Amino acid sequence: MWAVAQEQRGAERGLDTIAEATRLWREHGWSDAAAGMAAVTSLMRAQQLVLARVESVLRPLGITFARYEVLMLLVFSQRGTLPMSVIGSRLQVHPTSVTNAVDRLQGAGLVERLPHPTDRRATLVAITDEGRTVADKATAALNSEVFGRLGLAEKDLDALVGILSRLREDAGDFATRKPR
Amino acid sequence: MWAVAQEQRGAERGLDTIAEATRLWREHGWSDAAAGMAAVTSLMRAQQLVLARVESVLRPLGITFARYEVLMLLVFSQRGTLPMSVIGSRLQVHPTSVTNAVDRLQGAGLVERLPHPTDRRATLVAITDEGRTVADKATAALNSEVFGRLGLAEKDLDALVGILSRLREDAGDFATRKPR
DNA sequence: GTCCGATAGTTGGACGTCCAACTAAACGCC
DNA sequence: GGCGTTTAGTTGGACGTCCAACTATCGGAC
Repeated sequence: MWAVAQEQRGAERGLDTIAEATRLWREHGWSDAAAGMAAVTSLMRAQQLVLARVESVLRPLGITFARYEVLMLLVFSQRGTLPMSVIGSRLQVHPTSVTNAVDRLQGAGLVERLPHPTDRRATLVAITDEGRTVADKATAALNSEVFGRLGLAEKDLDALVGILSRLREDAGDFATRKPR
Repeated sequence: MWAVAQEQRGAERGLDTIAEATRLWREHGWSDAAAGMAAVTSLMRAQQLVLARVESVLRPLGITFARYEVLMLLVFSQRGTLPMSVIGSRLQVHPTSVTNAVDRLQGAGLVERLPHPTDRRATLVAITDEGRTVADKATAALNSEVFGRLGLAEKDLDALVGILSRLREDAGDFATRKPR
């Protein structure tokens, strides 16, 4: 990760650029929006840092976080099989992102594409034995090297999840199902 | 944004897929990592949602959030001028990302590239009058349409910034300066 | 039964991010 | 002074994301 490389080549603890930006926001009379600006900017930066850590753990396994999410969705499904569209709506990503991820997973032999038995428009994605193996290894690595070592107290983790849950709900996340 | 389009085409309030994943994590005996997994996943999803909102507000102005951040860094600098390397370290992004953003900003006439007066390796990025105008409009739009309307209480915003600050610090964020 | 709108997936293109590799210039050490 | 190391910035490629546009199929309304 880029920040780490900079950090490692010897640096003193620097300023928090987000705290600095917040101060400037208030100085310019945008106090009403300062907290929101700080929250959005923090979110962007934190996501970038965490994603980089996750990707570095997954890289040796030949997958990315996006593909890992697809694999876990399949692992947790009853038959190890899901339509592309369901994957997209669970992960809240564009259909093209699903196509992309499945293409690469299929190329690596971790999933297969099967025709949907009743809907000829749809495509079923099925996880392979090798896919399950990789998913297991990835989960073990992520649990021990990232999820279990975020540097936050359990209380902070829970608070973070709760706050982000409210934010996601307001922004229109939360799986949607077709009416009826 | 994709999720919004889905939401709007009529759906009932669905399940929180992250809460569901947390339950599965615990069932599989990974309770130690469950909270971290939930935090990381929430962070990814929330960032995606918020970024999409930000981008949709900035799109009419012809810039992206990455380019907006560069512009604001220049606006807040004394001379409206910064070396590429400083931009990269403030934003904690790879040098190629700075090159990319500056290329596009320059193409739009919002910044200029100037030779550094004393270091012939370096390049100064200077904001133009048009760049300042766009930055002002973008800030007004973001403040009123995103930062001021995140759907979170002030208390939650502050807590979020604090928690993410600790997370960033642990992950190696916070601007680094060369020793001495 | 037919037809038109909705849905499932794909392709091609834009964008931001990273990495690897490269050139040019500055720095430092002897 | 000279040479090796570090730093600044660029190019080319990989990846994930989105949008626009397209094909194929399903399904409901008439």
